[in-house]
Amino acid sequence: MINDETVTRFIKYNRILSQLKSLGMARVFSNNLGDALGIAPALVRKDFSRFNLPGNKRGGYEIDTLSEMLDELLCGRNLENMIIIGCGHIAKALINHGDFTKDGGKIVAGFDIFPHDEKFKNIPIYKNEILPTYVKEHNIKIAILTVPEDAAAVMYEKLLALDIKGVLNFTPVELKSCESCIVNNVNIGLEIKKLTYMVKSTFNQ
Amino acid sequence: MINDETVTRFIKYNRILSQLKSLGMARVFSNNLGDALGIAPALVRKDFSRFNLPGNKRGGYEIDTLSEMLDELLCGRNLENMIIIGCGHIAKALINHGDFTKDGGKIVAGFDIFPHDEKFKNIPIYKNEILPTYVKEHNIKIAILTVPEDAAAVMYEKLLALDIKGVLNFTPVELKSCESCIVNNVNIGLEIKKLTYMVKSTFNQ
DNA sequence: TAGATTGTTAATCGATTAACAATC
DNA sequence: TAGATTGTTAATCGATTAACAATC
Repeated sequence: MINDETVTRFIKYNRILSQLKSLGMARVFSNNLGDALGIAPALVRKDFSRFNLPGNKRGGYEIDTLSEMLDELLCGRNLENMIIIGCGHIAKALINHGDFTKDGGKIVAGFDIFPHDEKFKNIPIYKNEILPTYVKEHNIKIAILTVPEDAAAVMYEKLLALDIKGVLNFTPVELKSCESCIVNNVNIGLEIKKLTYMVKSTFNQ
Repeated sequence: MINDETVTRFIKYNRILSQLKSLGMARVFSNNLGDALGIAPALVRKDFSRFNLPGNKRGGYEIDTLSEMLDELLCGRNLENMIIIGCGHIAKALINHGDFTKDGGKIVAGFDIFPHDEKFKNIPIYKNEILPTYVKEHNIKIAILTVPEDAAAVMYEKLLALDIKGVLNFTPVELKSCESCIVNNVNIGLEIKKLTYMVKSTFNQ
């Protein structure tokens, strides 16, 4: 099994490789990648050897093949269709800013208790009542949750009932993964508090 | 020194305590908090004993005093003034949704290369030219960075020059903390990719 | 060949957990 | 007193790093 930290590193390796490729580079060494990620070169080699990503004892790693193998390891580059629930500002930011979903998924529809518009940037926004039929008809497996705090738990239950397999949760409510569904909590309030603490404790007196 | 994971736990302890308090509870046991955070009760006790947060051998921890001591440990509840740079949808989400900054800070101004409005929800939006004077006059120490990807690095340099001490970075560019400034990277694209990987690798065949 | 880098084993490190005496 | 929970020490666990033989 592969843990969260390790997945994060592999995604970062792959992004660095894309950048190096676009600069015209062909090979890379473990210490280059270590520098880029701020980790020891030994960890890079350990990561790669764990999944038999091959290097050359003198010439390092070939970027093209490494990148292809990483893609495969990370379950390919084809974008998963996603829906977003609660069409406020965060939802609009995610829809508007294609970079966020670039290599992870594609937002194909939004849902809201009271949609202000029929579309936003060519993405249709439906009423919540449509959710069950839409999810079934389009075989949606992943939802982004950007509803207000008090709607979070109830909506999560609904998503579980619809057999949703993954939730990216932006509400401050900490949702727990279960047997049938993986939750990734992005708690922005927590990140702000964490930063203010770190700054105060580091720089105040 | 206290690491990121530990800070996160302490913030979560404190939030749980607030909720318990609002339910009228007076005392709590290490196993209650462990359950709430999904960790072993021993870790809760270890965390608390590390900072001499006192419990009672039979009656657990007194919520009021524990909460006060945690507040102090986390550098108080008074909100740090923050600015937000790049006033697109994410910025509006953060400004609009006071919950995000609730116990961490208060957004007092926004900046943009070309502000669409003078204000958003009572927060003034200034042109980027005003940034240096504003930061100095209002003694701003923390900035939230929500500019487009290609502006990220340059803006970070400017912030360092203005002696900003903390940056919450929402751009996909991974900024590195330095001697004079702590960066907290919130990479939403990475979180999406991570979730799709976890879902695919867990549930596909 | 000489030099540099991988792949891997062993050592280190730190965080979490188990266990239990102390004690309320 | 009997029972339950803390506070702390020792054990465990896993992740990272150091080191180095293999080899390109």
